[in-house]
Amino acid sequence: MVKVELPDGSVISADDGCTALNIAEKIGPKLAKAAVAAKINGKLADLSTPITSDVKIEIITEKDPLAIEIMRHSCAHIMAEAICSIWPEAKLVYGPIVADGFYYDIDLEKSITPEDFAKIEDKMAEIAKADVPFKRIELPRQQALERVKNDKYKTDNVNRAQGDVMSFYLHGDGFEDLCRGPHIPSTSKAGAFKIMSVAGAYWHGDAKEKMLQRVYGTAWANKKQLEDYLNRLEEAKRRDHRIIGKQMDLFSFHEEGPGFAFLHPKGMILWNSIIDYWRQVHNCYGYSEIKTPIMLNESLWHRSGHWDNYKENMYFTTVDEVTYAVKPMNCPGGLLVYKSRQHSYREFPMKVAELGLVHRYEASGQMHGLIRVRQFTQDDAHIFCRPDQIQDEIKGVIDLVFEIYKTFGFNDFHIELSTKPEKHIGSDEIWETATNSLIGALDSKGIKYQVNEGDGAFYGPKIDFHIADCLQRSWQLGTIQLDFSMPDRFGLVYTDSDNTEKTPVMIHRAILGSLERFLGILIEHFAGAFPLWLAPEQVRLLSISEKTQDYSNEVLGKLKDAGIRATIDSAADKIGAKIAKAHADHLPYMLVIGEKEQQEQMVNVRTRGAKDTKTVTVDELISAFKKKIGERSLSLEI
RNA sequence: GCCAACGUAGCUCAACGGUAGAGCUCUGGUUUUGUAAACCAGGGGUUAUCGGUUCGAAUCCGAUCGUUGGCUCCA
Repeated sequence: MVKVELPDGSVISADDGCTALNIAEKIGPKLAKAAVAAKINGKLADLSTPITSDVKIEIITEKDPLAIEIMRHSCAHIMAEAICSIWPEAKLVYGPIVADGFYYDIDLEKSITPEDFAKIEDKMAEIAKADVPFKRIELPRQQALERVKNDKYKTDNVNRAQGDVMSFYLHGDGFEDLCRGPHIPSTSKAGAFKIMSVAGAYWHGDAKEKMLQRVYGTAWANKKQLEDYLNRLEEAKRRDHRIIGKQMDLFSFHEEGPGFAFLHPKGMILWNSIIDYWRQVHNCYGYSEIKTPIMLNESLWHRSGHWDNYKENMYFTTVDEVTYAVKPMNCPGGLLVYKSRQHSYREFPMKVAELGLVHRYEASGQMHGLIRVRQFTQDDAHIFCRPDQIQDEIKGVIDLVFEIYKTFGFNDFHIELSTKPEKHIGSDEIWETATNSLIGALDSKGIKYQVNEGDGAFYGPKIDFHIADCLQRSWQLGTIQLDFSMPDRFGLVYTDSDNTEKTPVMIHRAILGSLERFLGILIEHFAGAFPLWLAPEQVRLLSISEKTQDYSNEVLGKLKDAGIRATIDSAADKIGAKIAKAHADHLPYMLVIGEKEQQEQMVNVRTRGAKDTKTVTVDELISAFKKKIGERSLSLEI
């Protein structure tokens, strides 16, 4: 007999060698039915795991968040079995879970296409219905290698796996797969699943290796949850900045310039509103602003190291036998400005900003709406300072990042620290000092961050600020990069208090990152329903009939004189149609104007998202609008 | 760049080897309207481009360009 301690602290005794499932059955038949896996001494395990000593046990049921992960993982196996039964020559590589689902990498000559999904799903349903148990067998490493010797992928997986014991899972018609587990007890517990997509993926994530087929699926505890998820995906697609950009006439792309955004008048209003705010807040933080050319002599880029590290991604042009590089970064130009005169330590920290237009040749498959483009504007700045000023300056930039993101209502971003990459300039000592400065600044502010080893820029480590788009893909916005190398390469100096010349430290930083990307993220963040200060069209006047056209125009004139972006819908539509159209265009405010309003010299205000309307005078409205715009309020309530 | 899919009117889509259509938008007209879409008519397409197969191609095949989803990359 063994003693089994349950989560509530109670202890039951059970037969030596009984399974976790037996324990669940002992506790109650309902629990046994809902059980998916078990936690034995805090470690996830199959329900079929035999209990041979005194343990603490916790039964994982369908309600536990861990259960869905196990179900998804098991779904990957069931999908693998389905694919192998349809195409027996398929070789399985690796099948983990991801957010909301799972995938399996498969080596198969035949291309799996979306037309095959139904066939795979049908087969999976068949396997699930058959209610076949997942059986675990454990083998020592050597025997495991022997078992998979004809399969180069599984052999590779064994070689990469840790530990001396390898486990295999068997289910269905002779199907087995090397896998750490745990799994659901039987295929019938797989939940509700759906094949979502198929894409190429390099083996080991290495572009030099073979391209495998990665089949993605999603799985949920039940049909309802699956449907909710699919609905959420549809909803998310409606937030897509590419779709909203078209609907709201903000920007466009053309074959004549792939990766080069064309901003339309309404897009420019957003752009300029962002920049106006940006300039104001940078001014408060003590930044000055410069502008440097977008094309500079190639030799400059040799000196900066960009040519060595990134020439494949740079644009070049030759005129009069002189080769110019279109700038991929603003820093070398900024360094020339620095060098144009002498500098004293008294000027430090010297914060020089530049809204710099840069071009980077991105491979065709990388482009994505405004978010990944070949031409973009960086809200760049370079801070020149003494080594002892580094931490304070980095902290200052972090403060600025938080302040700006807050203004736009971005709360859901995460922070990453990237360290020395293989391709780098500068000594190890310099890298260590620089990295520690960044860590020191983050820690002193109590900020949580993730470390990306080897992901830094070639000239220094960096802190990045990431945010997710409508499909939960994470993108970098802001970045803070410490650079001890570039000032040295360019021979930058300042005169210190002891009257000697020293090399300054340089901090590269961007807050919005790429203005194009920021605009894309901003559109998705608000789903096109912008706060008043950003809205390209702030208020639309809807006249009930032609009878009140003159009064409507008078109101329009007053709003425009007050600097409000107002338009008028004087079409021969009924008021309901005008309201519907204004809603579709995400108007913050609509003013309904009819004979009643004309008589009272008022306007009837409909606020986006509010049910009730309000009748106010135009002057009241204007002062309310001005207040909201001045405060950059995110709320429309007046 | 790699794997796969897609490209039809300004937008969203239909037609899937046999005369390119609808809704919205746009233009003209009727209606003069009271809070989420009145009615009638009209305009608008060398079906991304180029080549091939066929009596006949939006439809089948190939190439190119672009887009989408992943992979790789992202100074």
